[in-house]
Amino acid sequence: MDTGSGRLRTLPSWMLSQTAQYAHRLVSEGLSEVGARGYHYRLLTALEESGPASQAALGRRSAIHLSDLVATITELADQGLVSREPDPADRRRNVITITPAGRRQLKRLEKRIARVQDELLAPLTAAERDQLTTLLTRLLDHHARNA
Amino acid sequence: MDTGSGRLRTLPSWMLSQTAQYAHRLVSEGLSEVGARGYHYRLLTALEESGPASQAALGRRSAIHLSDLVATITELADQGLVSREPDPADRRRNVITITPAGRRQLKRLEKRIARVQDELLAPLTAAERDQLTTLLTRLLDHHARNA
DNA sequence: CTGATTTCAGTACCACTGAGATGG
DNA sequence: CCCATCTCAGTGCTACTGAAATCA
Repeated sequence: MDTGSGRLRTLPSWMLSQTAQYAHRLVSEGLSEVGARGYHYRLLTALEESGPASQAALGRRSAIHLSDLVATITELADQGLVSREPDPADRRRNVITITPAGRRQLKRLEKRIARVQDELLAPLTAAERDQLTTLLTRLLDHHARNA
Repeated sequence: MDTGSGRLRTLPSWMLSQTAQYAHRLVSEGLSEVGARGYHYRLLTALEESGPASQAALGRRSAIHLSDLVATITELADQGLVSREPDPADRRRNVITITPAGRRQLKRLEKRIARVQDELLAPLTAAERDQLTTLLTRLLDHHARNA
C-alpha cells in the first residue's frame, strides 16, 4: 500500500484514513481466514451482548445500516449462525437469535480480532496505546454530539 | 452517524475507522462545495508539488491506484484543470500538467481542507494534536515498512 | 524478450438514499 | 392517518485485481 508523499503525509485527515486502512486490511484478512467479514463480526457481537433482538435494534448496536443488515443477516442465517423468526408479539418484526454455531464462530472471530489489534498497535507501548485511544475517544465523542 | 455500542466502542481498529469516517465525511463535504472529491485534491496537490509528470509517477505520489487515475485525470481534464499530452520522448507515456485554472481550483481546495482539519481536531489542544499525529506517524511508518 | 505504461472492465467493502409493503 | 419495521434496488467513494495494448 502506498502512503503518498508531500503535504499529504502530514495531513491529519489523511493520516487517519491511512491508519484506518491498515486497520481495515488487517481486520479483513483476519476475518476472511474464517470466512467472515466485518459486518459479520459486528452483528454477532451485538447479538451476543444484547440477546435476541429486532433488526432495528441490532442496526443501532452494530452501527450497520438497516438496508445492509438485511443482506448480512441472510448471509449469517444461510450459514446457520443466526436464526430469523417473526416476532409473534409484533408481526412487523423479526427476532434475530444467535445459534450455538454462531457463538462458536464468534469465539473464533474474537481471537482473530484480538490478534489484529496487537499487530495494528505493535510499535506502541501500553502507555502510548492508552494515549491514542484517549485522543480518539475525545474526537469521537465530540463529533457524535455535534452530529 | 451511529458509533455503535458495547465492545465495539473500545476496539482500537474500530475507533480508528470511525474517526477516519468523520474525517472523510468532513473532507468530502468541504470538497463537494467546490465540485471536487478526494482524488481531485490529491492529484492536483501531487501535480503542483512535482511539476508535470507521467501518470505512473503521479500514482505513486498521490497514492491513487493507476486504474483509478485514468478516470480521475479524465475528469480533471474535462474541467480544464489539467492537460494530458503524449510524451514526445517516450510514446508510452502521457505528460500531465496542471493548468492555471487547476492552480486556482487547488487554492480553493486547500483552503477548505485546512478548515476541515481544524473542525476535525477541534476538541484537541495544539499539544494533543501533535501527540496524535506523532502516534499515527509511528503506526504508519511501522506498517509501511512491514508492507 | 522483458519490463514499463496506459487503459478497460469488473470486484469488494462500507455507507447511504429512496421507495414500497406490512402492520401497530 | 401516522409511525415503525423490514425489504429491495440502486448510488457513491475508495481500493483493488486482472487482462490487454503499446512501446522502450
